[in-house]
Amino acid sequence: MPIDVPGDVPIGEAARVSGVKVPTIRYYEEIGLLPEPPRSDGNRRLYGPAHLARLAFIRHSRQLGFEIEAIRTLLDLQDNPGQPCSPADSIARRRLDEVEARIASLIALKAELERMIDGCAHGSVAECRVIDVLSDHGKCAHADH
Amino acid sequence: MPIDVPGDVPIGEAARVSGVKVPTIRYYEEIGLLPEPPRSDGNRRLYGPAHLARLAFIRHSRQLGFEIEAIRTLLDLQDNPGQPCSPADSIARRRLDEVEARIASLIALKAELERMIDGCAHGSVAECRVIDVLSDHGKCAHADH
DNA sequence: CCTACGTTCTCTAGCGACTAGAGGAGCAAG
DNA sequence: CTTGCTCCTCTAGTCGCTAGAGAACGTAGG
Repeated sequence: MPIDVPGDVPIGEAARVSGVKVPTIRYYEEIGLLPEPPRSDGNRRLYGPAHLARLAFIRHSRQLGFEIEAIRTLLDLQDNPGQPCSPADSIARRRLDEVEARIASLIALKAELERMIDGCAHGSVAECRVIDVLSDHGKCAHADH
Repeated sequence: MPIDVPGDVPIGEAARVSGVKVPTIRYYEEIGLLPEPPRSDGNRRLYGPAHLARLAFIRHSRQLGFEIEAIRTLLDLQDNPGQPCSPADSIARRRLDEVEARIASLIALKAELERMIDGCAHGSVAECRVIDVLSDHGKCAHADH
């Protein structure tokens, strides 16, 4: 008995299994991230396992915040597995740096927002700490912003 | 002796003191966030202290990550100081929630990226942990992504 | 066979928040 | 009076999608 390998599926099904929306799949094809799949007699796209795997790769990469161009490079690497993986490595490392920087700045932001909100007496706008702090950056505990 | 209150300054100077780029200032005017300033004889924009204060408010709000529409509301509130400040409060609170959610998801992301990078043996793509994890979400320590 | 409905097709335009560049005019210093 | 900077308006581009129009296909029921 043959295992239930997914045969060729139409775009809606590809969207369902990959979690990528239909127009987004078409968009990925348009920008050359996903190769053009074969078409049915009625001109519908039919995705096989290889396409679905690639789509999953793209989706996962996007979830990790990699940019399209970075993903393009990563996919190229995946297609040529003999090459050294240092480019992949450095792309991931760069992304990690970004994420760390972003976390740090968001934590500072969070502190600033909390200070604003906690200081607010919930009266009129005239005494509102939120508006007050926004108008005068000097009232910030100078987060890096 | 008069204090050195900034007189009317051209857009370049406004950009310098506010830290908002020239085209961005014009953009804020275009979308009605910053009122149209008076013009010089030669049709140049001239910003007075009120404009500069508003610009600083906008810039600070953007740095804290508020959306343009939220800033529009905040500016309206600032213009009508008699109103209750609860709308400002809730805008800030919503932003805080977003920031907290974002921090949490970025921390999970960071862990995932670190795992990928640490696991990479720096050999060829064929054994690259980075590419490997990207192709198979199952290899993630299932962060919420 | 006809109809109804869901899916897919292509195409264009829009989102947010800018950013870049063209082509021209004003303005201050040498 | 020329040089070089700033400023003007305008259009178009960025990123990663998202929305919608209008038409064709495909399938299930009657």
